[in-house]
Amino acid sequence: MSAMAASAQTPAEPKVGLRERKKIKTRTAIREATYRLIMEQGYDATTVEQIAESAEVSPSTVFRYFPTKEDIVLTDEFDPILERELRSRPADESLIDSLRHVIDDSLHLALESDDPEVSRLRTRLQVEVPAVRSRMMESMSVTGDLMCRVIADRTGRDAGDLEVRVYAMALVGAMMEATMYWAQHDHEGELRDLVMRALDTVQHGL
Amino acid sequence: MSAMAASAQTPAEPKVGLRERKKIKTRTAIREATYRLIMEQGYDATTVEQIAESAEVSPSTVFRYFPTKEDIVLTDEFDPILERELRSRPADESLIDSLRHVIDDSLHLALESDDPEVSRLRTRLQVEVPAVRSRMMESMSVTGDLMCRVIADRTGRDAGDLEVRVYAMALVGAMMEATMYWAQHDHEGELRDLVMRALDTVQHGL
DNA sequence: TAGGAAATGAGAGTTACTCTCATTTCATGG
DNA sequence: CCATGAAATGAGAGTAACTCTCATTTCCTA
Repeated sequence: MSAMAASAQTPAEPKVGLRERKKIKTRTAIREATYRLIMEQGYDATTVEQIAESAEVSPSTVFRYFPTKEDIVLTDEFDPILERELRSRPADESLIDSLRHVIDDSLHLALESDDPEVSRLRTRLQVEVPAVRSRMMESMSVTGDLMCRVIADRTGRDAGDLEVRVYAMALVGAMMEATMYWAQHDHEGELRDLVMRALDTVQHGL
Repeated sequence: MSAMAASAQTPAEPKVGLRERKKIKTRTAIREATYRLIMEQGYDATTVEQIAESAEVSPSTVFRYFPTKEDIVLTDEFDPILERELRSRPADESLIDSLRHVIDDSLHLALESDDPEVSRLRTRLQVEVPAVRSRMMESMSVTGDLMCRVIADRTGRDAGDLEVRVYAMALVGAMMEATMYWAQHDHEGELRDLVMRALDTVQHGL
């Protein structure tokens, strides 16, 4: 989930032809160009045209790889990891405990898979740039859906139940708030600890 | 909070000169034109130019009144009501109980202040149109800030505390989920009841 | 190595939004 | 009641993020 400053690395190997390798290269080239330009000039001042030029592709191609400019910064692939890890936990464990374990085990995957500076840039943009923030919140609802499915499978409830959705939203929202808090406080301390505190709050209230 | 399909009526009386009255008129003219066109053609097919023409103003004026197209649909003034009502509750009441009372007392204000069809259209757009949804989520964080301030005043904690923010986000998110659930289920039943169930979930978990 | 599919590039078009400047419309003090 | 200033509007040009289409290149595979 992008809400967690997750990795921006590219998916995995469907078929390792030249074609696929090139696509991955292009993808990361675009992303790296974007990060570089944004660090130099800021988000708004960086146009897709510049990104394209710097990544040595055409603007058309940029939009083929990423539906929107915000997505270049935000797209992450932590959701599948999250889902896999959650499902690998014992089914009788409470979801929130599972989450704690997964965060404990896998958060570093998300954070370390690319330059730490990039993680920090991304979380900062999530806080500072409205367009990025709203896109992130969009993606929050995707992660929320994921969470709903996990809950549904575990409890036998319907994934569309209001209660299920509210609970999922609370969990995902908590993780997102922890991430934003981290960014707002100059990334001091461990994100993991903040997430734990956030989850505690969901569980026990204030 | 727009998350609750709140009223789209215009603020209040700063100075009732001709000028102010005209401004209010223009504002609602734009909004009504927008609703009309969207009902006829859908959101995406409706351009700001059409809205301007239909409201008999220039496109420039539309943007003077609303920063973005989504805002024409979303802007609401329930936040101040919410804050006022929350603060009028006894300070030793738990926030969630206060919220229950306020919803009970004031939700109808938000829903009935305009054509019920408009309320329904608005909530539907929040679910269906990505741009509107993300704008709504943006406004969710504004309402969240409001909630943080209320919590801070009541408990003496800092409004920026992670725990406070997480809790506020859970409450606001719960109300929003209730609203979306309502829209997704063709506005059957009472929104109020859904909100109550959502708040219960925040309080007691699943 | 030829044929087909996938990826790319080029370019035109749409639309939301911004800025500037001239014009109109209202408020108000003399 | 009108003149002066301020606020609101309109007109128009400009930007940039997308979208679509079509021709071309690049790779895969039989």
